[in-house]
Amino acid sequence: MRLKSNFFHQPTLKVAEELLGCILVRKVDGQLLKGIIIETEAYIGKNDPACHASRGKTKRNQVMFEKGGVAYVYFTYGMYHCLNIVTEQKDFPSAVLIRAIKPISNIAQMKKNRKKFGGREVKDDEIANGPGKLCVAMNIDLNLNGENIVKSNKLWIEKNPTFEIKTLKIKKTSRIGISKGKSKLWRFLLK
DNA sequence: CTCTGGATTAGCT
DNA sequence: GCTAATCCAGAGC
Repeated sequence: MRLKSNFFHQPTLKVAEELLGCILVRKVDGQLLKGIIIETEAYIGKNDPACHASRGKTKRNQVMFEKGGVAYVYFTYGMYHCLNIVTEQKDFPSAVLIRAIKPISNIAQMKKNRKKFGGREVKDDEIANGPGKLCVAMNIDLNLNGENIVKSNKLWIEKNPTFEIKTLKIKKTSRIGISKGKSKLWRFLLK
C-alpha cells in the first residue's frame, strides 16, 4: 500500500522512524526497483544547523519548503546524489534523508547500475548501504528533485505488509557526515 | 568574480 | 585511518 500525503505531514522525527521497514520503489524503463528502508536521518527546520534550510530559502533547497510528500534530491561532493523525503507543512523546511536500503526486487539491475558507475562488481550487501550508493543503484538524480512521491509513477514508498517494526529494533544515534548539530540523535537504523 | 567546503565514497596505507 | 575525486551552492568582496 502506497504511503499517502497524511503520513508525510506528521512530525519529521516520527516520519523518519516510521519509514524504517517501508519499501522504497523506483520505476525506470518499466522495471520496478525495490528496497526496504533500513536507515534514515531527520533534518528539521531553520533552527537545525545541519539542515540545508538553516540559512533560509535558496534555489537549491526550495523543495524543502514544500508541503510534505515530495522528493528533495541534491548533488554533493562533486559526484553523488542524496535522496530526501520532504515532511510536515508548507514553509516549514524539513526532510528525512534516506541513508540506506536493502534491495529486494530487481537486485541484478541495481548491481548493474552500480557497476556502470563505479566500473566494477559490487557485493549484494554493498549495493545501497549508503545515501550516494542507493541513488546510483536506483538511478536517482536531479530529475527527481521535487517529484511528488504520493502521485508519481517513477518514485514512491509503500508500507511493508510482512514487516512489523518493533520499537526495540530501532537504534538512534547522532547524524553522520555533518559538522554542526551533532548532538541530536536524529539518525534511525534497524538493528 | 573567486573561494571554500560539503547530509560521500573507494582505494590505499 | 587518510585522502583524492570532482562540482556547485553559498558567501564574501
